[in-house]
Amino acid sequence: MSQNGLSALSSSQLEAGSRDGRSSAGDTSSEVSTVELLHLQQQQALQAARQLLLQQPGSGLKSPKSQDKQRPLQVPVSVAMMSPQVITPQQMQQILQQQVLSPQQLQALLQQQQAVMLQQQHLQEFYKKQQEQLHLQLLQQQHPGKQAKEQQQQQQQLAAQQLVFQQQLLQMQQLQQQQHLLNMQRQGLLSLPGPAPGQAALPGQALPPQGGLSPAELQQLWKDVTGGGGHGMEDNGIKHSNSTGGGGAPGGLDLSTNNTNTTTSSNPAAKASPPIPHHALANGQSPVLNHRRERERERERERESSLHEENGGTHSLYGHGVCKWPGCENICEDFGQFLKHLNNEHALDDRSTAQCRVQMQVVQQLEIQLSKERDRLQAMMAHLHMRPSEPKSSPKPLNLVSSVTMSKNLPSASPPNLPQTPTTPTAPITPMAAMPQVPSVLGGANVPSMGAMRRRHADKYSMSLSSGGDTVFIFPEIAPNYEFYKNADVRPPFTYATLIRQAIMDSADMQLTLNEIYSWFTRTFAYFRRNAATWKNAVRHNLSLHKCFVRVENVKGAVWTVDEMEYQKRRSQKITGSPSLVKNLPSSLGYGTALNASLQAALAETTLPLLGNPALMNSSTGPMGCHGLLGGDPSVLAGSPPGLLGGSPPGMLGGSPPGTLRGSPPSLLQAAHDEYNGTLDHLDTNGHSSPGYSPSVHMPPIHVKEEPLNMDDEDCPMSLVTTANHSPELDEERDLEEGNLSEEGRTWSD
DNA sequence: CTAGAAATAAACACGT
DNA sequence: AACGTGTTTATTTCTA
Repeated sequence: MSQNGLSALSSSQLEAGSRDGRSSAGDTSSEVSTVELLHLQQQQALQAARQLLLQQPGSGLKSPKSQDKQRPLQVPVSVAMMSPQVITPQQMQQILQQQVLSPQQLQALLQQQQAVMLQQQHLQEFYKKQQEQLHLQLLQQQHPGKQAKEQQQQQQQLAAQQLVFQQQLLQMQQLQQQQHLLNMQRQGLLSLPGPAPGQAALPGQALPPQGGLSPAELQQLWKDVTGGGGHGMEDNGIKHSNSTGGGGAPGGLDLSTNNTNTTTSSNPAAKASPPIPHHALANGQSPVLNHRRERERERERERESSLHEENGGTHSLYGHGVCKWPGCENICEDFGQFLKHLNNEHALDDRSTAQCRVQMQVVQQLEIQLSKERDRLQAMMAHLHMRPSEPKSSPKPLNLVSSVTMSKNLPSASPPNLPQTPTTPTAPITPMAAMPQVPSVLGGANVPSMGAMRRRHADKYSMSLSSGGDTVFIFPEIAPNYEFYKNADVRPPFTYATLIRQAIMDSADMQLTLNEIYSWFTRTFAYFRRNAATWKNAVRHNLSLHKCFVRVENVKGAVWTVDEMEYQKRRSQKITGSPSLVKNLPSSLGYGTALNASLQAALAETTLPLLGNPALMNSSTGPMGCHGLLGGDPSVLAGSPPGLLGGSPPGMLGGSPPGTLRGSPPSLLQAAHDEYNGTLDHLDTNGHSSPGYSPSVHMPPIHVKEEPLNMDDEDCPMSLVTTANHSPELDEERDLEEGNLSEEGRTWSD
């Protein structure tokens, strides 16, 4: 955009005078250098990656014979899969080109990864013990009634710490699960036992997402690969990624791929196997739950190990009678059939190779994320004086005992070490780290850079924001998504109008000043912590433009309110306007509340491990069967290439019409909900809102939460980068400040 | 191909 | 003069 902006500026400003231009122009110019640099970097990375792909067999079209020559028979696939996290595309390319990876190297990598896993397990155990200890202590203290309040306080603090830690662990668990999945995938592809090379990136190393392909890129890749040939899309992909700037990557990994696994594993057929406990755990959970989860995890682990062992009859690419090859899902009666299928359909050809490559990217991204989370955990533990961290050595050592005692003595004081909490240098990785992949569905949409348009499409998919800390949307249970947007630098898939309305509705008195609206945006979405000039202008623009926003003069100035009537009117227009949508409505409506309820439930359950990744949910996960209902549009949910980033192609970039429900994935949160809700209101959920069946309900959805805690900022160490750089926001709220770190300050607006 | 929606930019006007 | 608010207009991008 900056480009556009520049041009525009030059032309218009020349005559119009620069009076106004100052403010905006100033902002831009100040960041240009940095931004440009970043941009360049990103572009380079992306290009390299792209080249890589193009050069490879995958895109045989473009790569003539020379390529074929180079391509040794079996090598490509294996190499591609094994190549470690070589983070830089260049490196990757090297590897790919050389196609060399000595067995020793592989071995080393594998071992490394295993070590990591082990460590994680230890951590788990460690945590368990810690919990037990805590419990014990509590009991002890309870008996001697004389325990002073002081102790209680300490206990509380301790508990609080534990909670945090617990959450972190949960995250780790999730990551582990992801890793397991990845490993399985890798194994399948590699047909090699043992975990793959997970080079746990070191904290510092955490190459910004740039290293890997951006989600958009990945999606594109899948599209190209699965689709048989890249079409025009490629342009889009490129463009987007460029504009997005690798930074976009932060947004995330697109785990859509995992869907494949997850999906399959959680298939109905898979009942037998303990479904991975995906649930959003974002919130603190009871120890009980944790234990349960632990157990499940263990079982999962066992299952996996057994898989390894029996390698004979099993195949990582085969499960529950279905081929797990990304995007496949072909049903195979038996193993033999599967093998046949595998050999026929997924033989070593351009396509398969390309798919492998893509998978590799996905894995890479996940690993990066994992390492980030791990680092964060370590930092946290270090802070809490449970040193297991740094040295990956044995976790159990320091038990809580030490930690507990410590805390007892020094309640909140964290003396020696880092007084810094999570938000420390090391720890605070990217926001994405916290919960990346989410939006695969949104996919393209998320990537910051995606141009303006995308979000609106995403809108249709209606993501759920749900509530979290301050704002409580209609579906509190979907919190994960909310959390996601709050921490991840991902563009929310809602239109400005929707968001503004949500902001206002969220307020106690249904009215907000412009500044408060701004605050809500920054507080609620990491994405809006940067480029303030841009989105704030958009907000103002929307406020003025839409009749549904009414300005009310106030003593202290003016506040904005929502004319629900207008809002609904607009919505319904949109909806009615789109035949396709109307078509779909019936089905969804048919389910009425029930549907919503189930949706919610499904959502809650489906919220994947990945931190409630809507995308995942969307994909296949059973529960979401609803998708079908909602999205009548095949292109979106579509059966999309099963599980892959699946359906991504259409879903992500392709869009859907503005008011349509389309692929609306399961998630819905009020905003989303409203998005297409104009007419669906009655559908509404919680019973709260939607009073009656009249679409034009003036009543705003009910908020479950009455008071916003601003605190939440604390719990989310995100990175929001830019904030720091771009001054404007600083004053907004300290919220913003936390960010920094991570990503570069690039602006998506360029 | 067109219309409409949404996002962006930017020019202006006003008030503090 | 510098900002923050509000309004408008123009462009661009996309989809039905």
